[in-house]
Amino acid sequence: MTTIYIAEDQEMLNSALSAILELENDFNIVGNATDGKSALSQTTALKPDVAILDIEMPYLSGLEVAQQLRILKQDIKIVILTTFARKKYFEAAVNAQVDAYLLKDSPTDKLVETINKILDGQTIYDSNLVSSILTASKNPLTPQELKIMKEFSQGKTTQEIAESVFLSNGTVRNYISSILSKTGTHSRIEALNIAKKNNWID
Amino acid sequence: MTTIYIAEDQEMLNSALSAILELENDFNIVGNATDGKSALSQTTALKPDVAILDIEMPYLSGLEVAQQLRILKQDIKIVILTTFARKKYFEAAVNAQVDAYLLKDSPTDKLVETINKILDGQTIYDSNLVSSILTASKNPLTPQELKIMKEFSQGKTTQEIAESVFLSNGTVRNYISSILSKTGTHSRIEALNIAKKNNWID
DNA sequence: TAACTGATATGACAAATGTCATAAGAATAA
DNA sequence: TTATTCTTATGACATTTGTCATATCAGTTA
Repeated sequence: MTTIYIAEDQEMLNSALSAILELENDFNIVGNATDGKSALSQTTALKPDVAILDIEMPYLSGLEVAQQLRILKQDIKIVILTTFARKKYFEAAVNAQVDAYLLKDSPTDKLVETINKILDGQTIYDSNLVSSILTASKNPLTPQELKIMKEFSQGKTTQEIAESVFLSNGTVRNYISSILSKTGTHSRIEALNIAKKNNWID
Repeated sequence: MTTIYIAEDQEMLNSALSAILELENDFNIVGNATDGKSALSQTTALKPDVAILDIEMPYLSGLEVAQQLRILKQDIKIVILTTFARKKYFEAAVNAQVDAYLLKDSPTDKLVETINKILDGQTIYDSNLVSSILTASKNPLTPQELKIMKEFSQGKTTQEIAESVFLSNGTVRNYISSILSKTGTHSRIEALNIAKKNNWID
């Protein structure tokens, strides 16, 4: 019998998954949460064989929960289950040595199958995810430019950005000018729209 | 026996709901789709008793599907199932005379319960939704201001907006100035951030 | 009716934004 | 070693943006 813990903040999916996995003869749902903090404390207490973790949850993200569980060296298989095919998320998941990374854009059969495979020692990364990351138009912005973009995405003015990143006003304007040119735009808002569409920023 | 059709673009939830509702003795899932267009053509063909419609789907939104079904005067109970507690969506749903509006932030039990109630002739609006709409800080922008805001959210410049809405450049600037003052901000980006947080725009 | 709000407009002004040329040091790649 | 890229910076310039005062006209509300 395999014990499973589910952390998913969307109630509908959370309860639906619990019900479905319970139907499998060899699975037993031992608990579930809708936020990361409860998920972490309960998985450490209940020690299930498998934890299914959503990424975007209140208090602690599923990725942070996974990291903690690895730091605690708990013997647990981790499945990250998310809507987002974001490179950043995927990289963090790989670093946390999760056993599977699955998109919610897969049917439940796939989840069951995945759980069985990771119990077998395999590591499963959603193939749609991997290909979508590879085909994603890659970010042409330098780290510094990205940093500046995140600043102005909050609505900060050039001067505020300059102060917050310890650069001169002119340098910040140069970076922005470069961002605009790389995105083929002529204003911060347009640049932000492009960056969001391409998942360069949230 | 009640026949049910499910339209939900997130595969995981779609298949999970199908499986769960199938478990109920008196429910029979007769079809499901992950986009609005198939949902509309199949519900008109299969004539299920109940259609569960997600809002945000490719090609046609669940709300549009609901509208069409009402125009066609098909005898069908409609449940809108969505993540979003947006006033606009809710109003559109009420106008389309849907039988229930449920948030994905409710457990599956609630869905089953809701389906049974609407089959009984009741109309069910998620109580969390209704209260969240009532408490939502209401939009202080006039229709015209909102229109202008949508324009600049696309990154348009004052001049472009002026041309697209047939106003003078100065008038557009006045509107924007008024928007900034109402949102307590000093730049378009800040104003957009506030508006998004409060769901005044998408 | 009087007061208010909304839509529209102009003109003037200060501040912010975006563009360019130019430069220099550091790091990295060829 | 040379070429390229990244980070940082300045100065100058044109344009855009945001603010204010002011005004007219049409509705709506008190």
